[in-house]
Amino acid sequence: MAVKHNTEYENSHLYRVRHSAAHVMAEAVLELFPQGKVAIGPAIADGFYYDFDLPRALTPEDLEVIEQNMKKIIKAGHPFEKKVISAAEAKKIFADQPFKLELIEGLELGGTDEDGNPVDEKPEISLYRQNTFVDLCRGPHVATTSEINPDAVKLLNVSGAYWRGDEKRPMLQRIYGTAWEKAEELQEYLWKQEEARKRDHRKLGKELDLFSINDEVGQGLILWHPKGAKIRMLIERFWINEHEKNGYDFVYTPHIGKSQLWETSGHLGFYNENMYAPIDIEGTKYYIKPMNCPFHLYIYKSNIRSYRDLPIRYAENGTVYRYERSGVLHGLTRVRGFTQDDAHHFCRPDQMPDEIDFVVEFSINMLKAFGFRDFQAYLSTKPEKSVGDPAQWLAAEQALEESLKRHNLPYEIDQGGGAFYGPKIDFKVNDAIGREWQLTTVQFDFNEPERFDISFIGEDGQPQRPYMIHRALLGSLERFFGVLIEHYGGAFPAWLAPIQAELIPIADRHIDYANKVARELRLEGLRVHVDVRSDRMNAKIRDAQNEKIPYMLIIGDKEMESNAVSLRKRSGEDLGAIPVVDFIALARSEVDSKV
RNA sequence: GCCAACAUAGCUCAGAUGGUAGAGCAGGCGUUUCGUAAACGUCAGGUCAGGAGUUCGAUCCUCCUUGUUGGCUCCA
Repeated sequence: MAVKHNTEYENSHLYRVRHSAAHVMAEAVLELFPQGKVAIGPAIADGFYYDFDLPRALTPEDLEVIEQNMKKIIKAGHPFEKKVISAAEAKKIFADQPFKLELIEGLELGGTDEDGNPVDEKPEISLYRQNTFVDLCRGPHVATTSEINPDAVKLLNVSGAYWRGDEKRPMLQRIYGTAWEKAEELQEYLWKQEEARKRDHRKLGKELDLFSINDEVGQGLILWHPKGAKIRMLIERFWINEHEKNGYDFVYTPHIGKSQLWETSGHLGFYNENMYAPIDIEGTKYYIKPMNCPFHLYIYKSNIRSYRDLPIRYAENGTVYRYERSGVLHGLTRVRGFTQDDAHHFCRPDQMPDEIDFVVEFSINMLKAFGFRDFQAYLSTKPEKSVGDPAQWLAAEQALEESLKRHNLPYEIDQGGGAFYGPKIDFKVNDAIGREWQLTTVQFDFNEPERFDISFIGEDGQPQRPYMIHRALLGSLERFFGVLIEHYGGAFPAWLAPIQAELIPIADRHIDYANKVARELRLEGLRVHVDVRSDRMNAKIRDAQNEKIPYMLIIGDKEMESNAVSLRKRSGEDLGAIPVVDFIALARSEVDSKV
């Protein structure tokens, strides 16, 4: 698996610090386990890791000891010394380190580096030594361990990792750590982790009563509670409106299809390991759908299409089921049953560039509506093994790339990273605390039009093959919901909040008036709830605040007299008493502007 | 699926070298009717994830199963 490289980061001092910290950690681990075998230990996005084969499982207490050892080594200021040697020498030095021997052999052959990326020229073999630890390593490192700030290094956790990421190879223990230039940066990183924990959609999902996953129902299957379902409905409603405005036709398709369908589509061949076992119906096998496209293709095929009909855009929030290994399931973001906001475009080759532009723009507008401002695009091109005419591939790749350029989107190219059936663009969004999430995907398909033999009648009266594009903008409603929860930290903007206003009568004598106001607000299309409990106002405010309800309307004697409500926003802002009509105007404008 | 850790009331968590468990919040019932982040009292809630073993006795020890968490791998 090819790993993308970020050269700017790799040339930074921080990268060297982290890589060096990994070596120091390895030394500290070997101090504890002299017989331990070391694998690889690179710098990664926020820190570093090192993989070990050790006689026993590490405990959190071990991590503390290792961390203390590291600090001792760091403070001693050992220099990192590089030495270039021959493969034979290297093999002698690492005679009792089987993983290193394997790496050396790889280097000898000029095959792959430690990430598994192919290496063109035969690289030189170098060692780096600090104090007692010698590692086979390309470098670079800092000059001495004292360049690592002992107050800005922290070991985070231990986990299992396969040697070279291959599940058929031994399982090693991986220790993750983080390292920064300054202690404050470490604190900030840890704060951000803490913030991420607070925003965790699984935690908020429970606290805000949005969704649950039940053992008896099944892993990776989502139960949408009323409030979560309300938000989903609002998302879908908006989505449908936008699609309607943009020339999509809506379709609905079944959840299962005969095995023949999946033979034709090719899924039984190339997607089999993600599909569930078939159901036998009167001797015929049916499969639960892992994708919606074959059904959409048959809708296309149900009639003769003229070049004048194109482009055709079929949209469906289609629920699919895919087998995922139990260990990878995660809240809403990795599940076994999910609803894709799917669509398939069929267009003439000459329409293709415009169609791409259209999808790119539409995607961005959709994501922006949900408060995402920063995007990263990834363009994946033709892999070695692929179907379809290379000229078509090239045209599609160029159209994709040109569209990204036209829209001023920062993008990276993943050479050869496309599916075998076509190139694609993925969009990742950055959420409120800067994390990346993959949502949108736009994929060309040169495979299925062929397999289903779809066509349109051209100007010349001859059948031609249309281009087909799969796209999901939000990705799946489940994942998107999870990302949204984390993006907003559960404080949904008014247009998405399941309850927009909590009415808080101060005493029981205010309940009738509160109900009257509530009816008025509901007639205006606002989602409101009256807190009729006998708690004190303060308690009601606190609860509404914890529920992250955008508006709290306090109702007491003063408000009753003047047909008003006292508005408190969840930000804590107290706007005092305002006429009910003023609140309606304010709420509506905030809902409409989606803030 | 694999490695590791974890699983106690609706939620968040305590607990004992093995003698069948508690708190806060939530919930029920009373009392209170209050002006911008928690009124007071009272009651009810648990086969300590499920199963097997060791033991006079298991929620605690051992094994298995299921699930969760962090990773590996994969991806909407």
